[in-house]
Order: sequence, then C-alpha cells, then structure tokens
Amino acid sequence: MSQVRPMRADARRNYERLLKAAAVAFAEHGENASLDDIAKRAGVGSGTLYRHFPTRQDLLEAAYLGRIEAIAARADELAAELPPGEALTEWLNELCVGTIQVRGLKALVGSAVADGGSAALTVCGTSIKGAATRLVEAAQREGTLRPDVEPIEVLRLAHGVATASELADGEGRHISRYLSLLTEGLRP
Amino acid sequence: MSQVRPMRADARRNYERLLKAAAVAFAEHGENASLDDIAKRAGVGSGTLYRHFPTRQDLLEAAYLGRIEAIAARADELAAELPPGEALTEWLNELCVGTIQVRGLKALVGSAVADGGSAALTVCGTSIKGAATRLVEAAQREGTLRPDVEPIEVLRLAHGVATASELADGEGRHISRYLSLLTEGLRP
DNA sequence: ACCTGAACACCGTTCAAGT
DNA sequence: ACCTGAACACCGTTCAAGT
Repeated sequence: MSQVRPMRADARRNYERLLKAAAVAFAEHGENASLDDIAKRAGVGSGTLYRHFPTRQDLLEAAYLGRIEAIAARADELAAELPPGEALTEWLNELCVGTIQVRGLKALVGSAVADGGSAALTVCGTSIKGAATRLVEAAQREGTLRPDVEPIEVLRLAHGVATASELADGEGRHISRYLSLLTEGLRP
Repeated sequence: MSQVRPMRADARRNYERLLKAAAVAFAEHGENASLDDIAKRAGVGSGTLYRHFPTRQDLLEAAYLGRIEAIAARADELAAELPPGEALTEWLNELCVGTIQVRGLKALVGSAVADGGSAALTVCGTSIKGAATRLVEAAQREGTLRPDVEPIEVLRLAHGVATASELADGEGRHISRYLSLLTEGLRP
C-alpha cells in the first residue's frame, strides 16, 4: 500500500470539480459523455482532466464510487433483515434497478464484473464482489442456492438480466419478472 | 409495398463494394468501425456511403443480413430434427454463440430485439422474431415451456445470457451453462 | 508540482460541383 | 440519378509554456 501524500490545494479543488462535473455529464449523456465537455464544465483545462484521470474508465469509476459503495452497504442491511435467499434476490433486484436507472452506471458495473486482469483490481469491482460473495455464500449455506455457482457468476447473470430488461423497455419494469426466472434456475 | 426499381449500374456496384468493405470492417473493429474507413476501403466517396446507408444501423443490418437469415433458417432445420423443447434450446445456443463470435453481430441482434418502434420493423428483426416464435410456440404446445412467456422475451433473455457469457470470458465458453440455468427457470 | 490551452489526428456528416 | 471530396463541427489526447 503506497502512502498518498496530500494533493496541493488547487489540485484537490480541480479534482473535486471534475468529479462533480463528470457525475452530471455521465448522468445526462451516459458513459460516453464528452471528456472535453466535462473539463469545460469543471472550468479546467483538458490536460488537467487527463492528469487526474488517465482513462475514461478511471473517471467513471471515481464519479460513481459513492453509489457503488452504497449498493455494497445495502447488501449487509438486507442480510440483517431477511433470510439469506430473499436477501440475495432483493439485493440483485436493487442492483439491477440502480444499474439501469442511473445512466452510465451499467457500463461501470459491467466492466467491474467482467473477466480480465485489471478490472478485478478496481475499487468498484472488489466492493461489489465482496457484497455478492457474502450474500451468495449465506444463501448456499442455507440451501436455497445451488452450491456450484460462484458469486461472480451470479453478478454476471444479474447483469445479463439487467440487459434483457433494458431491451424490453429502456427502464426497469421487467427486472423482477426476469430475475425471478433466473432465481428459479438457480435453485438447488 | 413500394416497388424498387433497379439501381443504376455504378450505384449497384458501389452498393455491393460498400457491403463487402463493411463486413470486413465490422468483423475487424466491431460495430463502431469507422464509416470513413469503410468508404475508403470500398473506393467510394463518403457521401456515397451515406446515400446508400443513411445510418450506421442501416449498414450494419445490410452487411449482416445473410448471417441473420441463416440463423433464422437454422430454426426450421432444428425443428425438423428435434423435439420442440430441445430444438429451442439448441437454437438459442447457436444464436448466442454466433452473436458473440461474430464481432458487431451482437449489437445488431440487440437492437433487433429491443423495444421501440422502428427496430421492430427491420428485416433482421422480423426474420429472427419469426424464427423464435415458431420454436417457442411449439415448445409451449408440447408443454416443456412456460405458457406465459413471449417469444420476444425469450430472445431478450437469451441476449442477456450472451452478455453474461461475454463478461465471463470474451468468447462463448459459458453459454450452454448459463443458458441451462435460464432453461430451468423457463420450465412450466 | 500542477495547470493551461493550442495543436494534432481522427471521425461523422453535409453539400456544392461535377458527370 | 448518382458520385466526389472538400468543408465543417466535434472529440480525444498530447505537450510546450507558464505559474
């Protein structure tokens, strides 16, 4: 773990302006919002954006980190309230709804649960995978979920369900129906 | 139905060159291949590309129409060889495999099965939906598929499965496993 | 150490001029 | 009727100059 020494005051201010501008832009125009536009909105040179966030993915992740962590935290709330199987189902439902309703978030979650090196090491990835693992393993111990399915697979399948639901209406009205089909298939 | 009168010879030639160049480019670079590059490869002015194919979607559809129709035809072959339930499963499997392995095709199939006006009227859309409808209805008559699910929903869910499988490895090695989970959930 | 913004490359799209 | 390619707008990315 490398020590992060504090940013210079102007750097810190620019960083935060960029995050705010990015959140607005991604929400408005989706994951492909113009980076140049984001820099302009933040009142910052485009080079500054690249200095803080070398790739679009970095910026997307930083802008939505709060939401991702809220989703992860929600897993533990649900685990405390409901029996394991129901907690998992409800969490997946909320995950899919959030993923579809917040523009740009679906792309981020998608890359967070995708296979392939670096993505596995992102903050978003580990946060969301940790949450899924706790719920999945509890449901398996309870015996309401196939023992041969891995947490990451459940996340990917849920992402598939979100995709299907998005195709159906662009919003999320079919999520719970489609998810219940998946849940049937995941029974032991 | 409006009569299509034959194209002028040079127009026809350019049209076909564009299709070939597009197929190569989409296969190489995916659905977002540069249109300018496609025109150049076809040895044609960029305006000509736009004349024949006003939108990227039009070009993508035209370039892959042959493949889509082959997939649709495959449905009837399978229906003749296998019991309805198995024919549907096998067809969905082949659909997902093709959809992932041929770059650019997934985007086309996705938009073909998406909700929302115009897409429903494309040649690709009607072709693939027709095939799915025949298989789904046969399986429902046979009693191996839930009666309350619509063909278009099955297509969307299969597309979700393809998405999940693509997240898993970028190729298609998980398709049959994931599809079998879906099939479980679709039992009556 | 950090910021700025001009500069470059690339792409999509349109349209006047040409056959 | 159809084609060409220059022209324009827009975007991503880099980097020399500035503080």
